[in-house]
Amino acid sequence: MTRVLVIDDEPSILRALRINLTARNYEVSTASDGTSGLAAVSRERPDAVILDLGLPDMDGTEVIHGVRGWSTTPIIVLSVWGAEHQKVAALDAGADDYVTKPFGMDELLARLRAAVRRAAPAAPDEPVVTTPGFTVDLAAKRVVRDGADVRLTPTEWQLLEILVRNRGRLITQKQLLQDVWGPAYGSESNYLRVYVAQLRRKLEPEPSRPRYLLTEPGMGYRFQA
Amino acid sequence: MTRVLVIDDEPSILRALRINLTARNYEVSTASDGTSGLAAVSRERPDAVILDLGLPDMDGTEVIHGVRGWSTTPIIVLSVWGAEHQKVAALDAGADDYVTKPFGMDELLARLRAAVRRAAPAAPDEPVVTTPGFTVDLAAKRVVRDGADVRLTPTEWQLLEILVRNRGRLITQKQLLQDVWGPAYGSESNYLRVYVAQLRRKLEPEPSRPRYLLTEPGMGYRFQA
DNA sequence: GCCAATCTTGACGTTTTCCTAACGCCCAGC
DNA sequence: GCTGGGCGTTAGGAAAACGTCAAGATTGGC
Repeated sequence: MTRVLVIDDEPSILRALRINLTARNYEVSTASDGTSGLAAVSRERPDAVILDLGLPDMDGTEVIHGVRGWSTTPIIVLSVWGAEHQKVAALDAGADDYVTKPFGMDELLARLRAAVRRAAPAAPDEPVVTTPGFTVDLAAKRVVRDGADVRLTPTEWQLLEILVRNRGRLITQKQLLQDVWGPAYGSESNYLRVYVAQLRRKLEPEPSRPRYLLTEPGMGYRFQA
Repeated sequence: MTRVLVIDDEPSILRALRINLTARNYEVSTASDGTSGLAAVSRERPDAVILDLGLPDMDGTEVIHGVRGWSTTPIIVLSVWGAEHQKVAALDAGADDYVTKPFGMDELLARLRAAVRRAAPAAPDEPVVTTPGFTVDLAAKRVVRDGADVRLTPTEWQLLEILVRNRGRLITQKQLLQDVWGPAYGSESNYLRVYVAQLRRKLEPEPSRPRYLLTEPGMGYRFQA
């Protein structure tokens, strides 16, 4: 299910969006100011963000920048009619699209679908990666080894997913930490050591001599297919 | 965040641009002459360059040529009013746009945004360099030789990356030392001898008679493709 | 409110990398 | 033929990074 975060300070809009989006089978969460909005993006990793530019605590473009610093989640901006400079600033900051208030729900939904669709092609190719030792199904979020499912915790899965999606490529420690734990992390490489070790224990034929989850000392990790 | 390098010898302009760009959430770095400007482009790989044509140490078009030899980063040129021939020469040399001093900050920002946007989709900067002996994949941070991965330490990789990104060009010892070890270094050429030797041992067919990692006695090193 | 699963955190032994010094070679200049 | 500077090569101890384990702290479901 597609998860959408709505950041808006007007309860009526929040309510209308929640009802309409839920009815169309989106999973909706909300925030009513920029600070909690940024926290929510970091915490929930929504598939899309709907952001009202007129927030009480900070400028909308600041929120966009805060998100764009580490994530490419599509952002659709709501702005009042006539605030052209604001719209331009928001798009420059990295927003994907905008809708002028008052807006038709159909238009918003269309733009939301488009934005999510545009962001999707991250997974067009090979949603299943196979090695001699195990198989990773990215779409189904499943790992099979010796015919049996391997049970992974959420954090283990996120880590594995990033490495597998970038198979062959070296991913730096900082990037892994930010993608899995959020933008506030970047130097806690001990987390990585613990979770990589757990993945190796569950996936590698010889966990102490890894064949697929390789360490590049001082730089990061690499998934070798 | 978009990273912009400003090359200008007038402190007041440098200051004004830094303030305005930083406020718009660009990441700004500066250089005050052509030599250090070229070094900074190589080192920082900015997303755009703002270049004043009137530099103390070299002609602006030389700087453009120096950059265009290996990079397609957008370059916006600042020139005084009336210097038409200079502007033409700069555009011929590969500049993307120009702004005449004195300039309005809004205009410069607009042109900067346009240049960055234009560059964005069409800049898959050949991340893989091949020689008869081995292959360097800059994006994946990977070196393959005879079908097998070559293992490089972080320092070895940094050194190789700089030389490969500037392939064909002579890089001075001082620049290599500063780029890899930091600005406090510049005369420790023995470091370079040790690490270049290690790279040659891992990459060259005949390490004692290098074909790709060439020494320029008294000057520096060069990667020959 | 309790329990199980998961996530953090710290400690310790091992591996890898980095820095540094020493030595030999080559070549130019005297 | 001696001398000195720049370069290549090697090796070993110091420092940093890594793997591993296990004990708290948190979280979420019942």
